[in-house]
Amino acid sequence: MIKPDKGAPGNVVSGGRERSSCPIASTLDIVGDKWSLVLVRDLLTGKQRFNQFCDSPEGVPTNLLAARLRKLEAQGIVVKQPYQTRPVRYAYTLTPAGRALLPVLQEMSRWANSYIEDTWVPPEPFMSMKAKL
Amino acid sequence: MIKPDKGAPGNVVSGGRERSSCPIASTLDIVGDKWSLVLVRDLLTGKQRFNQFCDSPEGVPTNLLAARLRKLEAQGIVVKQPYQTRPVRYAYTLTPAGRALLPVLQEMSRWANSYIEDTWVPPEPFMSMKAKL
DNA sequence: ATGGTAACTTGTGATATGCAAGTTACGAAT
DNA sequence: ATTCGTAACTTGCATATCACAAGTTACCAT
Repeated sequence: MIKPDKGAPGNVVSGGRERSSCPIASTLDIVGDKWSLVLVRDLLTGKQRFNQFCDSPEGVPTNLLAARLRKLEAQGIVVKQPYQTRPVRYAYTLTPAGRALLPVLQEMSRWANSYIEDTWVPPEPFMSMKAKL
Repeated sequence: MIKPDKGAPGNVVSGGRERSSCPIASTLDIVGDKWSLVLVRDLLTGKQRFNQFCDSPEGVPTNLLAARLRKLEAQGIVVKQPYQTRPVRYAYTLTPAGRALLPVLQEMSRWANSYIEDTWVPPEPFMSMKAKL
């Protein structure tokens, strides 16, 4: 028995509970929770390890952090690989699909800086950065 | 007693439960739930009335729809005004801050069309549209 | 009186989130 | 050999949010 091909390599997978095929609703079905895009932000700015994500000012609870990393990995947005053995420790990095979320985060930043008071202006490198796919 | 001015006109207000001043986290604190951006999408594409939002393919529950519209109004993203009396019926429209979310939705659409299979390509007018502020 | 429509509200169970504490596997220090 | 420290989690439990169905209100039309 051959499994049907679930999509081109590089594609992301939602788990079959999509609300519709609308690209906006579909994106939210994948990263539309309270923590996923905060983690993508951290990954885009160089963080790779569990404790580094914990240190971010938003203070994600560790159970949710573990759950989100697992989910993002299952969806093909993040990859987890060991950076040492004895004891095993893992580094998380973005896939091309994950890095491609950068423009979404840049537009959110622009919006927040225009309409929400006292939001930090991201460092210039972040705003001018282009995702390598 | 004079209420302190909570911000420049046109600014959005989050309710004081921000996780941080990061523009990304702050944006998510305001519209980072399962339904808000779907409603903004509908509003950007011309829908104005309660039942029109209900008709969208995602099928938002009516209690959540009412709650989200109330919250978006309180945050300054949506305005509610009666379009008739006897019986009173209301039309919802976006404020400038709400319309300014368009680029975020456009980038989400672009991302979904690239990385999620079988997502609808938005009508060209939506993708080339520029928000009037 | 009966039926229809728009815009909600209410009740209840399911799911997701938040907080604190505990666990595992190791290396290093005493 | 025991204790300490660290990274990366897991578990338990309380609270909050969500989903689904049904009911409500205020009208106009027949």
